[in-house]
Amino acid sequence: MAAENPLLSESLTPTDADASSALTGHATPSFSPLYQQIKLLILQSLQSGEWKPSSAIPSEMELAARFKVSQGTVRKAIDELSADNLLVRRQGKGTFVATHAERNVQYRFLKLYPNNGDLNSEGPAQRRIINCLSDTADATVAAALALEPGDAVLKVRRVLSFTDVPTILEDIWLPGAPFEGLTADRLAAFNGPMYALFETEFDVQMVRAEEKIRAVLPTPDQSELLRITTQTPVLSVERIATTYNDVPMELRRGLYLTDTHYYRNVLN
Amino acid sequence: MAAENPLLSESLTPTDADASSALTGHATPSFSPLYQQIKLLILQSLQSGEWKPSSAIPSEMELAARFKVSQGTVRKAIDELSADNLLVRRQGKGTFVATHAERNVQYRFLKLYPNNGDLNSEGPAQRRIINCLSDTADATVAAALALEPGDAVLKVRRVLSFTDVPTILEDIWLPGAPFEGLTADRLAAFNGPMYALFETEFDVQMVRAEEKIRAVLPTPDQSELLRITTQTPVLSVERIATTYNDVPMELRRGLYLTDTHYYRNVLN
DNA sequence: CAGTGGTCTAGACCACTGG
DNA sequence: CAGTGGTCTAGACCACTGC
Repeated sequence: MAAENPLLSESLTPTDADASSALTGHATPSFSPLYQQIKLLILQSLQSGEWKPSSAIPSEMELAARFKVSQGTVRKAIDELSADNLLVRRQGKGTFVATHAERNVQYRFLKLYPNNGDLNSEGPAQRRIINCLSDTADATVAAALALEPGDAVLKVRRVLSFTDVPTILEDIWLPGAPFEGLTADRLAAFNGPMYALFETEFDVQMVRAEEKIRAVLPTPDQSELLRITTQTPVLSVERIATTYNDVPMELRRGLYLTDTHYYRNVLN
Repeated sequence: MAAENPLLSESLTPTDADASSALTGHATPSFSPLYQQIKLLILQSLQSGEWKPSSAIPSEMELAARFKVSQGTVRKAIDELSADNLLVRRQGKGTFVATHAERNVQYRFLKLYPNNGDLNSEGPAQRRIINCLSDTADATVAAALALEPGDAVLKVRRVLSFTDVPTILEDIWLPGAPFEGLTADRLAAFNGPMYALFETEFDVQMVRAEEKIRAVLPTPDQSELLRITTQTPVLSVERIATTYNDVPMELRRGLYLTDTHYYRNVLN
């Protein structure tokens, strides 16, 4: 299945003389431009694993031929996908599937910067896995991960340090099924961002995330791992990360120490 | 001055047969597409006040004629400007200069949401001006606002409450010159976002901002205004807001109470 | 209905990458 | 050099708004 034809259902293409304008008369959906449909088709190929992270997708000309549209229409579809960081264009080389494994964009989702603002001034983070346990989802976790309460989940706890100073404590919940086989050892053995491991070992690509940020005091066990007192305020960063169809695949509660670092955000 | 010709210096247009390719041979700047130059021209018109916030700019066809380029080129320029939230397109109506005064997008830069996530569940914020004082910039403020230490600045302190609960305490530094004449009374009299007042009364349009977020404990005077203890952790949000050419026009230090609210951020 | 932004095409040419 | 993405044009037509 899902191999042969990438053709658009003819009744939807807004081109081809007049017959197609039957669409316009429809009820609510009120019109879907061709490039949006192309966008969906490309999305499907990404989701189905036809094109893997960091590999090139077919050229714009090829896609135009495959979908029977002009290059410009494919272009507009790719434009939006690359604005969403699902694809990355490289002039002269091609268009590539975005990844968390690039040397350059490591920690795509981590907005914590050292006080001097220069990420290069500190080496790579040291990752220490505290544990990785099987558990069942309570109501909260189930809701966040779109599971049923009682479903299997994995709980990971780890500490990130910069120049040997513990700075981030994270509790991570993952749905059990897609991540079956994940262990503390595999996590510890992998050298690179966790999301890169998810991509290569579990075919899970984190595409978007939403964070809720608060200021809190750490609990005793948390303060111990971060080597601070329970009176030291820390950032609580609760993240829900989703894969292609806004399907949640991770709930993460991070505590960030913000005396040597800050959380950076740009508004416009 | 700056009235007549919106023509592009001919030596830069990549069109017009071959003569123009003299550009290519240049040193570093390495090529600037036409639509980028159009973008700059539009930016200049915005900056110069030719087009005011919330008013319509000329139609794409008009701009194409004015700049002697095709509609598509103008379109691409406007595309980017509206992606940056400098312009807003409305199909069938026109393209408008973005504003902070819209009923809909009030608090464009405020990322604080009530715990239930629904902005409509709480009424509009109550704004209380504590004071508005003339002062001179110290080293830190001067650096943030691109002034010289000792230059005149205005210091505003205010509290925002939601359903009568003080939730945000803000200290705001403004450069003295552009905001000359701003008083506590005028601030208190204005009903709407502060940035809307800046637009209409001082011709200052905040276009972009960068925030550094930390968790801190309030000082005694801060805790009093927020009606909390000095042991209650709060979000410290330090914002630098800029106008059109990345010129900083405001330094703002906010303290956000995050028991009933959270700071929301989307990553992708 | 006229005017605006939005879509789509076809074709030409340019800039960048790598063999 | 061939192949890729990037720019630009000219023209047709569509969807939406408001008079």
